[in-house]
Amino acid sequence: MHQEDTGPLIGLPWSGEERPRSIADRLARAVAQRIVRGELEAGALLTEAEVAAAHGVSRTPAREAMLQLEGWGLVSIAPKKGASVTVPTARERRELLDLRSMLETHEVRRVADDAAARAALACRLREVLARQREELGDPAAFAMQDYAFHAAIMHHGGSRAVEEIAGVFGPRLVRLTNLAVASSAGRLQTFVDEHAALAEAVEAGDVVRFEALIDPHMASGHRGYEVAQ
Amino acid sequence: MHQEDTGPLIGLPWSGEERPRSIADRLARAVAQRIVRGELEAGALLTEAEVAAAHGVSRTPAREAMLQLEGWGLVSIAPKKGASVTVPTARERRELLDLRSMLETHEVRRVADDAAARAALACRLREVLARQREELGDPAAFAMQDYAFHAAIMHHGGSRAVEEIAGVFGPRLVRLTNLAVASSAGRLQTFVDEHAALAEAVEAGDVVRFEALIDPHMASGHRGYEVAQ
DNA sequence: GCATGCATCTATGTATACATCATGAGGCTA
DNA sequence: TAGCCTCATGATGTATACATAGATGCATGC
Repeated sequence: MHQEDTGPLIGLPWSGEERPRSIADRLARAVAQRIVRGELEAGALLTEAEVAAAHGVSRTPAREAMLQLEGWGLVSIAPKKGASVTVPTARERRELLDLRSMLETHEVRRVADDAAARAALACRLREVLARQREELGDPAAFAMQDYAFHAAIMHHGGSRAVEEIAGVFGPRLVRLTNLAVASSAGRLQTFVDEHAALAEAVEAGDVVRFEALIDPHMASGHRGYEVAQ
Repeated sequence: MHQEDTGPLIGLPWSGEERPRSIADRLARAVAQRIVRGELEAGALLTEAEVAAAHGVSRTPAREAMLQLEGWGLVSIAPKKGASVTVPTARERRELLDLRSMLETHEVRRVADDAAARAALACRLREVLARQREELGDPAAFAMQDYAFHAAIMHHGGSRAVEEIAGVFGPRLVRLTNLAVASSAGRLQTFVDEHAALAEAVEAGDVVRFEALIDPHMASGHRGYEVAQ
């Protein structure tokens, strides 16, 4: 009926109502989650045989899963050598957050002249915000709602192209968000407050204020953890 | 030494110096080119066995190639049913062109305050423009240089995230550009003129003018051919 | 002691065989 | 004749076997 739970999570291959369509799909989602949660550390080597054996299947779907993971930027495949979990770099963090900010600002600008659309988006953001407040005690769940907040803005226009972008960059953004949340245990309330301010700017249709808020929000949230150069 | 020919074509899997790393890669590029050039018409059914047989290889790399083609949005795979060449829709056209305009505008805004960067970008654009003028008689080559012009703007910042986006959307953008050029045989000089105007706006660092020029450029160029709803 | 070349090993890349599911033709029944 | 059931067919999804290229370690020669 109402798909309020799948909506905000646009871009994430897992945690969707639709069940995996194949073993390869299931493997890719499972490994992606482990990488994003940090259970598989950056730089770790993955072999098709290991992944296959760990799930009791053959190498064929495992190989497909590796290709999918490469598409999500979570592993790097060196031909004839092997695959390794990618290491988040300062550059990747900057570029991905910039890109997301650009997409969000673009959407806010698009709805700025339409009071009804602004209200609809703001309403949706407050829903996500409420869920985020409930998860202050669960870092992983909190990070998920944090991602959902930004995804809700990006995806509000319903563009399938944006949805595709989220499908490509979503997993890496969640990984970064998990890192940010894990290193800011005591400042999660700040994240919520900043989100609330962003929602207000959206509701007011104040693009300039939104732009002024979004960059510091990214900068402050993603400053407390170390990544490779 | 100077990679002036690979640079502007960022985002396209084929026509790169780097040769294919596997049979699967070679198949994906070959089929992608046939789709983009219109040799494989929209809606056509593709089977792994056909693709494999056409190139004298087994189904395994053919299957990988199909997955890659799906990632590029050139084919749509229905589980257990088959794959078909995607049909360009008015919505896809609008969304892809909007996205590219956004990325270009973002880059122009980024270099607006840096005279040296503006000059460098403008210089590069004029290089591509010169090549485009030489190809007025060859629609396919002209379309390639048209894409290269926009790619040069998008990618000027050197963002790998943008590069990834181009890698995903590039093939579909080239397909649209081919359609636009094919249906505007007598108006190609107009395209060149509009590109020249865009290059001037870039050199002047005039973001407002660039924004005012880019949307009509997209609209006029991509009006003359029909796509599905 | 150190560099070089070879053997071996591991993991990927590809080929082939089998399993599963969607589709459609054909016949049966009411 | 309309509707449904069955089965043949063809395609994908998966498993397994073989081919090939990097990597590692050791022996050999200097």
